[in-house]
Amino acid sequence: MIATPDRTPLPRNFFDRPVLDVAPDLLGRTLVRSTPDGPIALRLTEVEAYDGPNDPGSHAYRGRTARNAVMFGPAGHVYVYFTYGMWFCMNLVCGPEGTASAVLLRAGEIVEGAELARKRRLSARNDKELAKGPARLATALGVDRALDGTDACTSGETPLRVLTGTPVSSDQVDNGPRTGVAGDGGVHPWRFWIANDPTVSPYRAHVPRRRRS
DNA sequence: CAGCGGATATTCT
DNA sequence: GAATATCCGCTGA
Repeated sequence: MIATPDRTPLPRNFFDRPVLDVAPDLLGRTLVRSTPDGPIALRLTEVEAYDGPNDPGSHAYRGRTARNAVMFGPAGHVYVYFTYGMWFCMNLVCGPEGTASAVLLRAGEIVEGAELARKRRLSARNDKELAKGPARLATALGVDRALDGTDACTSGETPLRVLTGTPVSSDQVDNGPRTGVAGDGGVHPWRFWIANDPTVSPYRAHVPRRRRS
């Protein structure tokens, strides 16, 4: 018999915990993006933890700036940043206000609204690639910086919400170094994914790119 | 499949 | 001015 997916929203105190506890606990949860055309829902399969000012890989490592201000705010809000001149990536803020830690949502399986996601991800060769990678995930869900600072735990209307879904047991969770993170930040094994899931993105080590002439 | 380089703009130095 | 929590398309095996 098939278990009914749990559509209960995760409360703020789910996110108001140490980021290394929250990150693996997000795997298997359902992220729902409400759009004018309808909802797009995604089962989270891969995340990375960024541990505030203590973490050389974190945007918050050098303190608060205009870009990362949302990280310093309350848990359960969405931090969206723009990178490589083209892409958006989304995080969920964790821990008490001022902690400035967050979980980067790296990959997932589209479980509802795949037609809408395909329209946003025309280069995807199959549905497993729709959200395989953080910028692909944000693109598939239509997330851009307009959603930076959005509260995913409000009782009112919100364009993004995280539902209980079907959490995976810890023996199904693998972890390893974070993808593309430079320098000392690369040592932490703070990338978490569902073992053998086909929507998880491939690992890439950090490679400094020389500027073109 | 692996390896490469280009695209592109915001951010921090 | 230089780096970047990336992706895509092309090349060659």
